[in-house]
Amino acid sequence: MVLKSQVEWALHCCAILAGLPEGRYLSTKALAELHGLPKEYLSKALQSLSQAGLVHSTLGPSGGYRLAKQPEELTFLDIVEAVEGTSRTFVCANIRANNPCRPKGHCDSSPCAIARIMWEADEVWRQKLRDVALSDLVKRLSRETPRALWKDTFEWVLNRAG
Amino acid sequence: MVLKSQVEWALHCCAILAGLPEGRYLSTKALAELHGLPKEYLSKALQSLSQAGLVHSTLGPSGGYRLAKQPEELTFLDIVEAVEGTSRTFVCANIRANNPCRPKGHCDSSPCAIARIMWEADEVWRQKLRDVALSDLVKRLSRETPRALWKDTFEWVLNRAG
DNA sequence: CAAATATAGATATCATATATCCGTAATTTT
DNA sequence: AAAATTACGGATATATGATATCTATATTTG
Repeated sequence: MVLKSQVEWALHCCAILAGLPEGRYLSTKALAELHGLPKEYLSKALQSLSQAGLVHSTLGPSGGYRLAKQPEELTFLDIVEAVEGTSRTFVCANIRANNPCRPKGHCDSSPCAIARIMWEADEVWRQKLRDVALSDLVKRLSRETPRALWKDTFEWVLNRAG
Repeated sequence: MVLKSQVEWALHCCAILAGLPEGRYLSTKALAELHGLPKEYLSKALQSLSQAGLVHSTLGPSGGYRLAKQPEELTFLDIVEAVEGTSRTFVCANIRANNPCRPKGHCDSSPCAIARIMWEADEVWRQKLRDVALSDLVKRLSRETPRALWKDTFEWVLNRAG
């Protein structure tokens, strides 16, 4: 059970978009070059973010993406779920229903304890991701990235932003 | 990102084995019939449990599996990891290294904030699973299962246990 | 009008999950 | 001693999803 690589891509892209000045857009092409990713496939991840309403897109030359909300309003979970989907990581096939000892026509009123426990673990995972805002990520990244590199990167970005 | 169905199978099987009297064994065949699962494939899950040291197996007619520890000593995480593996659900490809602004030969001293945050979420998920013992599961299952069905099931099991 | 862009759909490739089959060694039952 | 039953490992097959590319279309900029 491994998360799609698109999750990592989307998080990095959002961190970059968070540093983009109001009203400017960054293209898929620029984001792909910056992270060394396949442009066409990265595009799918960005479309997921767009459909989830996390980013706003615009067409034409000088088009691309910008955040649709403030970095404080965007959580890790928003981004992860936009790409990975919102369904739970544990799927209950309700195999207890196959028990040959069961009376015919017996119907379960609620999911069994196994599913509930697995879903609770799923929920703490989501809650942990919900507790981190994109703005928190940007702070941490700016702190751990060498000053010069951080500055050069956003210069590079600004040169390509429409 | 979905957990293998084997995870659910392994949890149900362990719950059954927890109700088995000291020194008795239950075969793959019986466990497969009880849960309506493909015998050969379920066997792979049970082998994973065996290799992880969670269950003990014995050969020959009247052979099969029993728990290798007390239900209080076995956690959800033990069982999940035996089947699903212990590696993290987020794999960091370190795409920041592809940044064209990077000075040549630059080497990262530690994983970036994105990986650390994702791994923290992974850890709370694991911790939640670690907090539930197999004995807790059995208690909850016995409480939510109709008395008669519970009784019939273990009668059925005892009839097939070696 | 020409170039650049996001978007959607179709397709191809690869890895993994799911599933089955077989042979072997060990053990119990007959 | 023979036969039946079992766990186990390896090989193989199939289905599903992740990864990746390509094309066509509509939109916007210059």
